[in-house]
Amino acid sequence: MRISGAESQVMEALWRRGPLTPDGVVAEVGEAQHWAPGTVKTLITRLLKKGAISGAREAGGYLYRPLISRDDYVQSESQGLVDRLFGGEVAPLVAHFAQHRALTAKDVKLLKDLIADIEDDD
Amino acid sequence: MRISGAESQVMEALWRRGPLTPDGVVAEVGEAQHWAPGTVKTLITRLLKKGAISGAREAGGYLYRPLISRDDYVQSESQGLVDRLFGGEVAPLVAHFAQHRALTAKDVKLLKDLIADIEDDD
DNA sequence: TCACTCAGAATACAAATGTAGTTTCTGTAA
DNA sequence: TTACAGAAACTACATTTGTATTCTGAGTGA
Repeated sequence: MRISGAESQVMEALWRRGPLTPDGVVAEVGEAQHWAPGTVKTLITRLLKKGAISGAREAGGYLYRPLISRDDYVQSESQGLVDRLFGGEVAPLVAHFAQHRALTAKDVKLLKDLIADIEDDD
Repeated sequence: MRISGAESQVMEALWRRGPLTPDGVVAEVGEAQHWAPGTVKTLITRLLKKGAISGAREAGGYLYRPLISRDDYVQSESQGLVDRLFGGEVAPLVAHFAQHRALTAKDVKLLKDLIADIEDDD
């Protein structure tokens, strides 16, 4: 189930602040992207049809909720990139960022901690 | 300048084996993707129009060459993903893979070496 | 100079996507 | 029971993408 770029903006809003009412989604996404309400409505309808979100009358009004987790979405997007561009390996991706000096000091520290954690698990 | 998924297959062929003759591209890409020669021709034309490749009669026949580097392409795709999904930071991306046990032992070793290299530069 | 080859341009067409308005249907309040 | 609000569905339309064929124009060999 493919989520398009525009649709993902709605998903992000629901992951960030969900559940949201229709107006809540329009406010959250419409303003940030400068999209007309009709546009946001269409994206909601497409996501409903795809089964990526649910909509239901609940205490608190009509609410939309994500039906897929951000983690799953992030996983498939990230794995896809690594597979397409780096032969399925993560390290070359990081090496690439390193070569482009796109690693912040913060990144390096976090990576170091991460590696240490992984090695502790052995 | 946006390179689509199908177009990127042609770019990959040229990065891997380029320069290539028209027949060379058709052979390289057409067979791997099961695309008709006409399809590959269209992709070449679109890439020519976008200025992503060049075509010229040379010693050795008519040859296509990439005009953008794979490194630049990989950089923009990777940076785009990190920006969209990880707040522009690389470490959370790696942490994500770690959580999904998607890091191989090889990855971990390479990452460790990489961090060591970076710290040596200080 | 004439025909031929072949690269590039033009054309084709369906599906997906971005962007948006209009219609319908259902539940609820009056 | 009737009107109204609002959510979902339908319609709209241009652009991009995937997939492919046909036409055209320029260079080359005869």
